[in-house]
Amino acid sequence: MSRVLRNRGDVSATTRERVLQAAKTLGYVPNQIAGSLASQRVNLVAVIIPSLSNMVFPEVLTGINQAFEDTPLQPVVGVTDYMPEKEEQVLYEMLSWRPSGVIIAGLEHSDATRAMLQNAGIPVVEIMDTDGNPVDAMVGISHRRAGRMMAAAILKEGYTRIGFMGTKMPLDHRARKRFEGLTEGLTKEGIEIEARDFYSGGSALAKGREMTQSMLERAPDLDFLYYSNDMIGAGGLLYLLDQGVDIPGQIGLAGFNGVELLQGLPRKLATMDACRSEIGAAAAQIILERSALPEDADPGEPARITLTPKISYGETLRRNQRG
Amino acid sequence: MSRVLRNRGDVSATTRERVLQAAKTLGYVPNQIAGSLASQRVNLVAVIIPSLSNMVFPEVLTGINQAFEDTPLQPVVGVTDYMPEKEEQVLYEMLSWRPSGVIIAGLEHSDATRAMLQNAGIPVVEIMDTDGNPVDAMVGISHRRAGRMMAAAILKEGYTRIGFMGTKMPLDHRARKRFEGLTEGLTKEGIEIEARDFYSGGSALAKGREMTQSMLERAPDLDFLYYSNDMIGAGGLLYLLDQGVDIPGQIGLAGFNGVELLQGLPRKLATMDACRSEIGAAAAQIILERSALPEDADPGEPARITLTPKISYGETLRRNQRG
DNA sequence: GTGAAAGCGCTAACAG
DNA sequence: CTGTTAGCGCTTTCAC
Repeated sequence: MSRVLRNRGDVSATTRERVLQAAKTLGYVPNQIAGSLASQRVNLVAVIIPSLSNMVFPEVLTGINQAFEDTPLQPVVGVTDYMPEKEEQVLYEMLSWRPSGVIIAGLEHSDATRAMLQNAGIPVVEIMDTDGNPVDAMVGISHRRAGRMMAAAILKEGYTRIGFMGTKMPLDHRARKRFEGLTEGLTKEGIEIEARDFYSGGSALAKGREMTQSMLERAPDLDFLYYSNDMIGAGGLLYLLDQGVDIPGQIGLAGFNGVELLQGLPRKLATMDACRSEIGAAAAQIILERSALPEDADPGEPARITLTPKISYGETLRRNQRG
Repeated sequence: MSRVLRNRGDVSATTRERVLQAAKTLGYVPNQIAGSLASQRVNLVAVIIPSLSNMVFPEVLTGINQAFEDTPLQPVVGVTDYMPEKEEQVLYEMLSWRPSGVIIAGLEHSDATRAMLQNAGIPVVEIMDTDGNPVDAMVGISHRRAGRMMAAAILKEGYTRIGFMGTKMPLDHRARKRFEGLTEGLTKEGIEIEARDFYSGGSALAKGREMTQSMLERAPDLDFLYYSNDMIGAGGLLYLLDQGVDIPGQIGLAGFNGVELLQGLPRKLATMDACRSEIGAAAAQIILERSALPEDADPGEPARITLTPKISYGETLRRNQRG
């Protein structure tokens, strides 16, 4: 009897014991499919991210996992490879399981995707980015602002001839926004980026080396290099140290993400923390709260959480004073 | 009419058109829960791994994802944090969705877990490791053999005073087996490991630095350091280069995994490829083939695939001849 | 407190 | 080719 297994409703101790015993000896595992169909409730949460090969997303997943620990909810992950059509398809498939909520990376989606999110009738949290209009709830950082903050810090330290390196990914909107923010912040002070370079594929660390070398050959006067992620930044750092360049005196460096890796580099790379696991945890929390609400309750204003990334100066961005 | 949407059975073009039109205008998304309950078939594959914060597992997932691309099957990931009880619980929850198959890391499971796997009546592939008895199919490498191979290579290059560093994780059976294999391979030639050290938590790169330093303070005569993963190996390498140590002349180094990162280090660390995405792809393939079989067909002998990791000598293991 | 019965939204099998 | 119908294994509700 199902009342026992879900220990719900009025059941006498004797009956419970008897049923539990039978269940164990039979090796009974309840069928959630039938259960969910009958109860019109599914304890699954769709999580849609662009990639797994960038440590950023696994870290977000870890935050989500932790928040769902000891709750009935369970994340189900879909990967889009930064492709809008794939995002659409993955979302469609996930929605056909009628999940309790959706956590999806980014604010840029195809019309069809937005329509599905809007009509699904379940809580939707768009994560990582807050520069744009969410369908429902939102948790992230402003990448544009992150770029501007970095621009300000760079200028404040007295660097003026700035180069940028990043991934060649028109669909990585967050990287694009950071670049735009940087440009904006520099332009405001009358400074233009002097060189830029984009890569695709390969080992990020190795690419960082190569790109740094070729950029400095083209533009030897640069005094600051901003990398769109810490991995290529680390590559650049290792290359420059090999070359005996004075860092941060002659050239300053900064990356983005605050990956744990940086702690072990010969010199600590300046970076900004993207608040990855916090974002995951907060998004999960929103779904949790929303799905605890009674079916017909007014969910109120959807949550819009903007976290503020902090600059970590490390040892590659302080030209003026050390420390 | 469901025949149209699954484009199955005999339907005239006119009817199909009519139904498709209606579906689109209504924004209809089929309910897989009802569908799966009725058809007794679920296109989900449970994938159970210990962790997401070690790039190894996301890479296996990528292999699985790719193999399932353009098939009806979809992986659902569960994370155990290397805890047997959690593995048991995650598996139980996944089985209650009646997946088409299970891909699970490792061969060591609690009795309850093994029982569930055995009784589930679906294909089970145990991955990553082949030193042990699988419940059903198996794809991986022999970590014990990997350890022995590394021992042989180290001795062949003339190193004799060997130190080992790894994670303090009694439940990481694969790391343990590599260590055992190494010890075994050395002992056979009358060599004992002279120092060993285990860490837990923190940035692997930084830990590699610290452990290397403290080990060499304790045992300055060591001429080879074997690291249980590439990340701490990279940390050790960076530390030793800082110290001006002659590598691989004075001290040789090797890690394990073949992570892409290594390409960008100042000197290429010797390592062994754990065949991560191949393992994922092969495991997915096995599930795919098995679930294409008719319900009552004899599946035959379960697949047992042992991949052979290759040593990559890099630039830190050739004492005798370079290249 | 307990048993019985009516669906949940599909699929599969069958009758037209 | 097309319409109809009986379940799939649960949850929920309603009698007892």
